[in-house]
Amino acid sequence: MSVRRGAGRRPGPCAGSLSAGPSIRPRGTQGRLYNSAPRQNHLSTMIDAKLLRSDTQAVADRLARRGYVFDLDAYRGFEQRRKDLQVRTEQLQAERNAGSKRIGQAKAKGEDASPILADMDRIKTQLAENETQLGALQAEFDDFLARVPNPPHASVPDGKDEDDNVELRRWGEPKAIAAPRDHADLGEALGLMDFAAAAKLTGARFTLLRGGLARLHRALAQFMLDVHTQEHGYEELYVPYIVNATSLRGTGQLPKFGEDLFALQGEQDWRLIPTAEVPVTNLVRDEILAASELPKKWVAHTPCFRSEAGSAGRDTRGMIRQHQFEKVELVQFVRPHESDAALEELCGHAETILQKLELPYRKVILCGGDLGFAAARTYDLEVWLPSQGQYREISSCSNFRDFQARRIMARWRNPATGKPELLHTLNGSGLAVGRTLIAIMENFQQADGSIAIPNALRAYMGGLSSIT
RNA sequence: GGAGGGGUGGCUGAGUGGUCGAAAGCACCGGUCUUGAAAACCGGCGUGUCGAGAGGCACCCAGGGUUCGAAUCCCUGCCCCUCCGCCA
Repeated sequence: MSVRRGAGRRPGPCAGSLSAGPSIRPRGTQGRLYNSAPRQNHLSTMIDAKLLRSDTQAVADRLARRGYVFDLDAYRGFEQRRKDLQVRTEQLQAERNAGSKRIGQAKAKGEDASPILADMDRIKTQLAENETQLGALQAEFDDFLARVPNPPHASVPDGKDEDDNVELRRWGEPKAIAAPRDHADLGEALGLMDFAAAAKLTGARFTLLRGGLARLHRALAQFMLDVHTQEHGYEELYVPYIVNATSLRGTGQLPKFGEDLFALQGEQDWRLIPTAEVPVTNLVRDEILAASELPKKWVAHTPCFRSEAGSAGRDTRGMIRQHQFEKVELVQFVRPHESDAALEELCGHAETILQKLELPYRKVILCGGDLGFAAARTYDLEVWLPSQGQYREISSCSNFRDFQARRIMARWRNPATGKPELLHTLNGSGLAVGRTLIAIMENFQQADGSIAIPNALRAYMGGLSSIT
């Protein structure tokens, strides 16, 4: 079995948007899950249980495309046992309810209710036993289902890992730079990027920026926000950077990827956000949006905190992989039939930033095997880094279809049916700010070690044309 | 941090042990009336799940408990509000 997930797969600045792990059921719901009231189980199952029941083999076939072996026998066994137990339990509940009603009526008339009470005793015992069994079975079943990833979209290419991703196109021509220096080298030489200082203050994987680079970093975030709000129609959000466990479970960071998160000490089970996806997506948790509000397009600029637990030794130089970085995140909630188009649009919004900044990049579609747990389809945008002579991930844009929405019960009222129906969710980085800074430094480096400022950014830099 | 008050359907808001999935009003949908609209009147109107259907089951912040039976009683947690204190 190879369940590959975003956060585990590539803990880059954008991978959080792909992450969503299998979930154990929420704490404290044991024994009450035989029914399906939304508040009681919506944080466990992500796969469409109905579709799975009606078209088991087809779902299994689709899952195989991402390298996930769906255990048909185990599934069918669970279904059979669950159904039997549930029917019996509900029959007993019906008996109990009817009996209780008769007792009430008898007492109201002043009759003797003791014959009925004796019978109730039997029912009560049997029912308790059935409920316990059903609760345990449901818990096991939910855990099984929660580990099933999102079936890939039909357009996703076959493949088992990163090497099988398909490049869709390239934009921009990498400049010929003789003996390109990397951003750490450039930044330190300018005296504006200080890893030693950050290490003194905190430790490894932090960066301190000064003067022009600190300003450029700020300018980038402002620029991205302005483009997305003014040209792409997103509403800007300011959100908490600390979230509770329920929110993290909603987007799938918990319980599977808990070690990638920084937890706060104290009485509350609070963590620092690994991506704005967590607060923004959870905003719609348990909500029913009006059709007139759709599509919902939100952009948020936040710091992101990641422990990078599984990445020891990877990208240790420079500020490619940090415990703290900033990101401008795009999130959309859309009507189901609009989500395919929305992914193209959202990815285009991220591309616009790269184009305006004149940064050469390529667009890649992830193959089935490289897809994050919750994603049905993902495009990665990779920016050219001259010092590495290769393209590196700077944005990851995914369509989750109804997978995340089911987990957080994000719905809309469909006027055609009058009923609440699941939304489709999408998100993507637009862009990772730290990596954009790096890309600008490396692509715009001058022979004398200074950094030219891309035209689009100069207004945000007080007219400055270069950092020296 | 101290004291008190609350969490019920899209909204307001009744309901303190039984026939309550839950009064009433508003909103919304359909109809009658009207040249049209409004008003008025009639009807409908939560979610999930199982079932071919009839209908069953579950859900009144969450979890646990008492009871033949819990929106209602008890315990725990979370959240909100008011006053005092502190504070950017």
